[in-house]
Amino acid sequence: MESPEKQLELLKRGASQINSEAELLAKLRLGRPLNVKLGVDPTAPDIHLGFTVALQKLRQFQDLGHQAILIIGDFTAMIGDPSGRSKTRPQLTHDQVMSNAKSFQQQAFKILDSARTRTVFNGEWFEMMTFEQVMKLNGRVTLQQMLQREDFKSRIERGEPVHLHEIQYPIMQGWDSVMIKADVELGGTDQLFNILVGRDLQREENQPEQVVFLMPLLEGLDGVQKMSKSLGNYVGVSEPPSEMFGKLMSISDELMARYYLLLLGEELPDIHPMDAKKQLGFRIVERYHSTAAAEGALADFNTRFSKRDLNQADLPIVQMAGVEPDIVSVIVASFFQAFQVQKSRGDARRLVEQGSVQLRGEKVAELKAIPALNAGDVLRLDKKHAVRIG
RNA sequence: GGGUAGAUACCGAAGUGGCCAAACGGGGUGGACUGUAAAUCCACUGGCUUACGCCUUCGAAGGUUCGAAUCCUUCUCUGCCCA
Repeated sequence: MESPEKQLELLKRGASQINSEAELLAKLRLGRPLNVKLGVDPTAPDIHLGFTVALQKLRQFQDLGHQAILIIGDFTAMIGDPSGRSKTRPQLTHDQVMSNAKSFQQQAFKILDSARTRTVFNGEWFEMMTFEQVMKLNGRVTLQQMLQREDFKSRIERGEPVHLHEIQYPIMQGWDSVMIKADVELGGTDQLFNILVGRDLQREENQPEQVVFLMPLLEGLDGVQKMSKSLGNYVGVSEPPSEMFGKLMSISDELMARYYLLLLGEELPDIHPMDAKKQLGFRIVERYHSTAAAEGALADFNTRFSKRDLNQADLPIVQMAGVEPDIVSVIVASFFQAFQVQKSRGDARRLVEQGSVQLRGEKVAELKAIPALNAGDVLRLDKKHAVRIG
C-alpha cells in the first residue's frame, strides 16, 4: 500500500472539493481499508459518462486498497433526489427500480472491480424502519437546514412546489452513511449538502464523520447543463460504439477540454481540435467496448463523415417489403426499423423538401417520388442517419 | 378550513367569444458554410394531405352558443395570504 501522503496526492487529482484534506489524511493513516461510499439512484437503467467521473474515483480508491461500497438506492430512487432539480422527479415503482438496478450494476462493473466491491441496497434498512424511527430521524434535522439548499430555495422563490418527501431525501442518504459506517462519501458537487447531512447523522450516532469528497460535474453534450438522462444530453456507457463515437464528435471544442480533464484525466493535447476529438472518442469507446470496436468506430466515422462516403460505411439494413413505395413512407419505415425513431410523415416530408434525403448519393427532392430501390442502395435520411436497403 | 391567483404546444410566455393549430423567445430539426466544432444566414417545428382542406389539441369532465383556449358548473393540481 502506498503511503498516506502519496495516496492523498493521487486521490486529490481531479477532485473538486475535499472536506477536509486533513481529515482524509488522518483516516488514511489509520492503516486500514476505508469504507468509501458512492450512492446511486437507479432511476434509469443506464450509466452515462457523467456518473463515471465519480465511479473512476471510486475505482482509484479500490486500487489503493480501500473498500468500495456501492449503494443502490432502491428505496431512495422511489423518492427521487431533488438535487439540482427544478421539478419533482417522477416516482418509480419498486419493480422498475430493481430492474434498473440490475443493468446499472453490470455497467458499473465496467469501471469498478466487481470482486472488491460491496453492493448494498438501502431498502434493506429503510423497509424495516417503523414510523417511530422515521420520526426520530426527522427530529435530528431542522427545516431551516433543509431550506438552505439552493435547489429548494430557488424553487420556493419561483413559487414552485417543494414536497415533503423530497425534504426527506438528504436524511435518507445520510442514514445510509451511518448504516455502512462510511469513512468517505463520493459524489458530484451537487451532493455537498446531502453528504454533509450524513456527517451530522454519524456524529449523532457517535461514529467518526465521513469525509466529503466531491468530483466536478460533467456537462452534457450541449455544454451547458450537467449531463443527465432526463435532459437527453448524455452518452451512455452501453451505447453502441459508433453512436458513442458520434456523440463525442459532436461536442464543442471548449467542452472537449473538460471531457479530456474529467474523463481521461489529462490536459487537452496541443493538436488540431478535430484530431483531439477523434482521440477522445477512440479512447472512450475503447474503454467501454474494446480496441477493435474503437478502431471500427473511428474508421466508420472517417468514411462516413470525413470522406463523406456513405457507400463504404457500415449502415443498418432495412427491409422494405410491405412498405408503401413512396419516398415518405420509405423514410418513416427506415427511421423506425433502423433507429426505433417514430417520425411523422410530416417530418419525413420536411426532410425531403429541405433537401436532406439522398438515394445512391442523389438528392431526392420530389415528395411523391416512387424511388427504385435495389438491395444494397444507400439511403441518407438526415445528417446523422443513413440506412442500406436490404 | 377561509380568501385569492393560476394551469396554454418540448420549455418559457402571449391570447380572454369568431381573424387561433394558437403571437413571441428559447430549444430542436433541415439547408448553406464547416472539423457531425463554434459563429452566421435561411427554412421548418400537432396529425393526415401535392394542395384546397380535414382531424385532434390550450389541466379534466360536462354545459351555454351558429361558433369556446376564451363564458358557466363541477372536479383535479399548484402558488400566495390568513388560520
